[in-house]
Amino acid sequence: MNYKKKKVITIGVVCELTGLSERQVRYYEERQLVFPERSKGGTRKYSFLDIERLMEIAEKMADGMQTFEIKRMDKQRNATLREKMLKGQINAQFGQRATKRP
Amino acid sequence: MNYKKKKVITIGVVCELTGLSERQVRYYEERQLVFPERSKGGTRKYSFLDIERLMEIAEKMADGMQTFEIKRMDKQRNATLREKMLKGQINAQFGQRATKRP
DNA sequence: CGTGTAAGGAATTCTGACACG
DNA sequence: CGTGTAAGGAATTCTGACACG
Repeated sequence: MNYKKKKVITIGVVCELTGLSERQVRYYEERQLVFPERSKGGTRKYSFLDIERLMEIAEKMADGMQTFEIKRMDKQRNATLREKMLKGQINAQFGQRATKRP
Repeated sequence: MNYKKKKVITIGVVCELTGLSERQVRYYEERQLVFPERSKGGTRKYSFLDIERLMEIAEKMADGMQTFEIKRMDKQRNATLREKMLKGQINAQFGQRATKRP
């Protein structure tokens, strides 16, 4: 759908754009911080969103954060987002019913 | 700047997304219809915009158009665009001067 | 823990050419 | 003209391991 989310970029280009080494990029995958797709042959494919993600990670690593901490922060962030979306849905439901009972 | 214009995609992925063969994609480059960048090693890098362009080309080829005709149409289209932009600039100039002489 | 590196192999891409039509 | 293909080589990527700290 969106260009930003399409996994089409090889690791070499990712390294150029992020300034990270291949070793680092693969390690962050091992630590479950990024999730590239694979070609049939097995080469990794990243999206622009993954690249942004990796630059965030690089920044946090530079600040002395450890991979597991970054992952923990992510889980927390996602949980918060889910919560907000849930509340949004509930409000939407109430809104619909209200308008349907004039 | 823009994701759509960044040349980061290898020919293999381009072929998957467009349905074209490598031979076709390279040939359209030879005929000056697309202009990929190159890595230091010499591998071609395409943008999403290039991919859209290639899909347009594929459509025109399927309609029986020849490469030189496609290129000619492009020249014409660009010339028209340049003309419009020029007119736009002229209008902008007049607009500015008009507001500066009350 | 996070990263560099040498090792060997596999996947990917490149060019120039011959073929068909 | 537009495309397929086999050929040989080069660039790119992959994994698992050892090293350092």
